[in-house]
Amino acid sequence: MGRTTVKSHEPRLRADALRNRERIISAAREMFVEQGADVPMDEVARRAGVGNATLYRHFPDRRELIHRVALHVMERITGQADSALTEGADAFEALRRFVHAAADERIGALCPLISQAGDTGDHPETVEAGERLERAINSLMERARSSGQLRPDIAVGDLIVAVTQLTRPLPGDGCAHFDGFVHRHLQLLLDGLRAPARSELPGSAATLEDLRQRP
Amino acid sequence: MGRTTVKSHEPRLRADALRNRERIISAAREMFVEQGADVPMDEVARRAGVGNATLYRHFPDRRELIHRVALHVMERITGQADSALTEGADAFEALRRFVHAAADERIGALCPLISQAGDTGDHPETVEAGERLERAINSLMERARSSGQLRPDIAVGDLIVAVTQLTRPLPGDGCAHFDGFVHRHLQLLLDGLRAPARSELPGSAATLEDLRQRP
Amino acid sequence: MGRTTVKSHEPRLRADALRNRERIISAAREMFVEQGADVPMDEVARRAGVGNATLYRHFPDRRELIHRVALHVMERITGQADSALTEGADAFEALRRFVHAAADERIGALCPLISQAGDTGDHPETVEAGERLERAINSLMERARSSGQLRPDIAVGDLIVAVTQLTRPLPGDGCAHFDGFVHRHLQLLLDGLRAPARSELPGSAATLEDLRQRP
Amino acid sequence: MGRTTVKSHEPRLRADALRNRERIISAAREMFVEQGADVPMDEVARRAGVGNATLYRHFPDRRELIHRVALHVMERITGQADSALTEGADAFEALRRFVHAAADERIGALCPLISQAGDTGDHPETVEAGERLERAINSLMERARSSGQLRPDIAVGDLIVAVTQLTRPLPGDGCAHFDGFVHRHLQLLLDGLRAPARSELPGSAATLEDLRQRP
DNA sequence: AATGAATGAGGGTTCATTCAT
DNA sequence: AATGAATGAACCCTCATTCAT
Repeated sequence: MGRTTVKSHEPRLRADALRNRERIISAAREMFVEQGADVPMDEVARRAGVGNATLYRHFPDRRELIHRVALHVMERITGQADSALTEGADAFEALRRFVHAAADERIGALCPLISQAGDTGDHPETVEAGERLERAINSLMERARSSGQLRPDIAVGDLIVAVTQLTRPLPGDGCAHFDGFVHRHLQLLLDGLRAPARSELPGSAATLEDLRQRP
Repeated sequence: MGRTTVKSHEPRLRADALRNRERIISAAREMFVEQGADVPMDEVARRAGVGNATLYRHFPDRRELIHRVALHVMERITGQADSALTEGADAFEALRRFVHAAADERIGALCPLISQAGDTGDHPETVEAGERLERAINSLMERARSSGQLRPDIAVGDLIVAVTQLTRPLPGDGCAHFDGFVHRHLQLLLDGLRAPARSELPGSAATLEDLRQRP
Repeated sequence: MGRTTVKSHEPRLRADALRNRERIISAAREMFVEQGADVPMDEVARRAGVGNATLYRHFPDRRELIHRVALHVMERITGQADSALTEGADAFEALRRFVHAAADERIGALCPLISQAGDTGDHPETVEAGERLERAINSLMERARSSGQLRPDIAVGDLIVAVTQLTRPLPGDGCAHFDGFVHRHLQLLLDGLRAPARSELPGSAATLEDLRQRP
Repeated sequence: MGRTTVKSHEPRLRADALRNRERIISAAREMFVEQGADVPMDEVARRAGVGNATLYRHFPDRRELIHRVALHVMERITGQADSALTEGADAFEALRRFVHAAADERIGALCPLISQAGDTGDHPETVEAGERLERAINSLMERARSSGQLRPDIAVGDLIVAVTQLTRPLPGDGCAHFDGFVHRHLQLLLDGLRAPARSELPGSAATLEDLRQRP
């Protein structure tokens, strides 16, 4: 119990193949964040230090690459949420830590995933990873909410989207030093999340599921 | 007397040409916000209902188009700031109104400008328009700050970037109903902006000028 | 006898229209020589100081413009040949003068005409002008030949093509100072034309008619 | 020992890639001569029997293609000059052979290079190849000059330009049978080059270097 | 008659993806 | 399994030509 079983029908990769795969995901994550999800595939390959065809062997097309990168990032962020939860700090402090950690984990890289829901967002693996992430964040939020530190009128979807938006890189390669601002803005957001709510919010709280819905 | 004076170096456009020009700017503004500054020019033309070459007649290249759209948006947002200021409401309420109005004016369309500063951001016209915008927002913020409603540790650049980020649509055409959330997030941000500050911000307050700096 | 009658079915042009027409031809002749026959039509119009549509009113398409420029040049060169003939100098000296004069009259502008024979070269007006030119040059050559100064194994076509080639501007805008060499090369050619022939020529003498033949 | 040494910074091309490269150069050489340096790149690719992107893989842009074709032609013509020199025939006869051979090697393809000197003519490789060519031709000319067969008032630049001009095909696809005349005109030129000079030349003798000079 | 504006087609170049080694 | 090479489709931009004023 506890560890999720992994479908084992995928032939075990040779050690070097596995290393290549990881390098590619890593390079892609950085480049998606820095330059957007439309970086030339050849550039990703070059940065990963492999031939372009190797990239395609691992990820048959760009959609698949985006998909895998998103899963990777979701898993890491879920991990961060779990850590924050178990480190037993003050409830809001845990939430705060998580938010900044999510930024550092490049939560912005989820963007293409979310936005191209129809393409990859429906994939069962994604749904599952999303649910795990949602549960983890929910626990964090719930604890903060019940301790009276988090305003009650927001839900997981709000947090994820707002944080994602605030941490998205600007298109183009400008504002490299812009990263410095991100944590300021996150902090402003966090201050806005504290109870008691200082205003009434328009609209209604959103779950991840809501985000995936087609209109 | 009676005739409107026109800067004489710009020969008056024919009525239809002017209409085309405006349509193009309008289409581009929407599309920059929706899809980023790298939308195919031909698509912009199609959406504006003109031939591609007409677009190029009005804006010799993409840089110029971005430039003009940004100027247009800056002017409109400056106008909104001025209105909010003169409508004499409560100081923070004025700021609040402005922020939501800026979202509706597609402040996100400034994004390509900011991010490609080196290309168009240095243009004197842009700098000037930026300064006007900055002054207008500054007045709004200053009033709110001195009335003790706005936390003192943020500057114009913070506001502009945070609002821009929060209002950017996700890439792709997903989440059409996502717009509904934007005003929620803005409101959260505004709550975070209120005095007294609920936490200390990392980094330091940014002016527009800071954003334009190359690292 | 003497003056060729001109077909008068073309409505007399208004004075300003005539001036425009002449300006256009003049501009086109220069630009064909300088930049080749594929200069942008709009540039020709600009250089002529008229709107582009005016150019098209006078010359419905590029072919027509080339055609008219060629006729104009042919006439002027025919004039030069006639002058050289009647100025009564030494026979070879007359030929020499003519060759250099033809260069100055931009005989190179005939190039597009010759090379696109199928398009405009068959036009009766062109044929006629070509024949007049040929007759004029022939007289010059004949005189030089019978005075024993010109080698007998060349014909009008040889001269025209060789001179045209030697005076053609290099494509692109390079070698502006290249014009300086042209008269050197023409002179070398002329020295090669003198009797007695210093070698036997391959191939056979060509008339203008031969040039117009399709293979 | 035994293995051919290769400049190691140019990774050896695969056999098929090398064949493609050569086909492209060959096609481009023909087409530059026939249609000028502004032939559509796609046409060059088609004639070479490769996809357009393959062309761009080998030659990143048109400038590079022109550059490489010019180098190729210069080398071949230099070879012809060397052969003519070593074949030990009569000095002027050697020059004569060389001139006709240069025509057959498409010396006209150098034209775009010369004319766009600023773009590619300054490249050290080009300069070097040009100097080798110049030296080779110079040897030929010097031998003919000192044997009293070549007039002394011309230099390498004169010869190259004059021959290039005379061998350029007319633009367009007209006058296919025109090639037949080229060797006539070259022969006329050669007769003009013989000593004793039959007239005084205007201007002054030009080296290749002069041709590269910007005004 | 003259003009500024509009347009579709075409050429240069890049890139995702497939193929051959 | 990994790679360099090849390819067609797409995009930016220009230009000849037509249209509306």
